[in-house]
Amino acid sequence: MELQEAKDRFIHTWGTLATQWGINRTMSQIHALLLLSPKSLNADEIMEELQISRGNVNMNLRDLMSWGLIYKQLLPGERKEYFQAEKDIWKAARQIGRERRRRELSPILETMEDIKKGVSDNSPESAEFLKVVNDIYAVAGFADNTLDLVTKAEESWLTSTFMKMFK
Amino acid sequence: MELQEAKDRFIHTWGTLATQWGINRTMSQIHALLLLSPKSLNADEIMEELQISRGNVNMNLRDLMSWGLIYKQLLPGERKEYFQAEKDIWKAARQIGRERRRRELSPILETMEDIKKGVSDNSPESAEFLKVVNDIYAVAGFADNTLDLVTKAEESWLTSTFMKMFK
DNA sequence: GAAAACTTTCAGAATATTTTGAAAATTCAA
DNA sequence: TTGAATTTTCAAAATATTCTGAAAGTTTTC
Repeated sequence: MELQEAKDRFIHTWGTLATQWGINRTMSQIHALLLLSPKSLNADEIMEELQISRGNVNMNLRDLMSWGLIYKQLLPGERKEYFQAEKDIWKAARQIGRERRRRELSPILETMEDIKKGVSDNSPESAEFLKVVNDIYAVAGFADNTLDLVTKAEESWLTSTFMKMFK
Repeated sequence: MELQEAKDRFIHTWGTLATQWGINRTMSQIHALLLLSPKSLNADEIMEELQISRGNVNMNLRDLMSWGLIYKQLLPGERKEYFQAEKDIWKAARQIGRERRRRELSPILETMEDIKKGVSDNSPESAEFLKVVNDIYAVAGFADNTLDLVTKAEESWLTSTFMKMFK
């Protein structure tokens, strides 16, 4: 397998896997491309490489920045904006954890709290319903705490101390 | 807020949140409905309650079963199949962890291994590429191990030991 | 301040996913 | 068996998401 072929396969696979995670294919392909690129790339280069439109590139670059997975870089003497991926994969993973926590877990916690507040009567039916709501609140809270812990930890800690603890 | 209103809100919200997780809205609404229902329900009752077609109900019930989140129940003297949700939310959460591990992390691990094997030459460019692939492999492996650990643990362990450890 | 270089926006087109509903398949009681 | 009850399938329709490309907006240069 040629190196270029392997890279293409990586980018392609990354895009396919991402859709399963509820992440847009193009976004993850751009991410993969930038991960593999030694130098930062501008919009035209990404358009050319992945054969996609300017608007699409722009939108997804913005999205990737909001996830904290890529950075804009202004090269001296260049008008165009260049982009580079966070190359420390552990850092990137922690960033994803942080964002998913904010975007997916926080809303669950908030909604469950709201619903709990709203149900005031204490019939048996309400009690039963509140049990489900409370349980989900507890599970989401656990996941939230765990992710928080892990996203705050350093790679070294994650790979050594943490894993040994549970061996 | 009436109890029924709260329940409806729960089901509706659950459906909306699910789409962010890359999970189909109807699937999670059926799940929510069954979670809240004291008795098991058949396809007709679900159709009626959520105002959706028979085919849709059937498909999503099958999906939920493949996730191990609901069970089919055959009531004596009844022709129709009845469905009930796993009511132990911690068990359900562990089940989701187990499935996501299998469906989302395993493919990443396999693909990265494949790609590693495929790149045989040892040019500097290949080395650089392999570093990215290896790093991703390591992160995915860490996530895989952690999820494995957590999904095998009991609720009591999760809520007590685990959290205290990191306070 | 005008023009060139570049980025952003967004309506419509293309694509992908979900849903429907009716037909086919299956199950079960008699 | 037969046929009524029920479940499953799947092509077409509905809906939702993503992508395009050209126009509008912004920034920089001269």
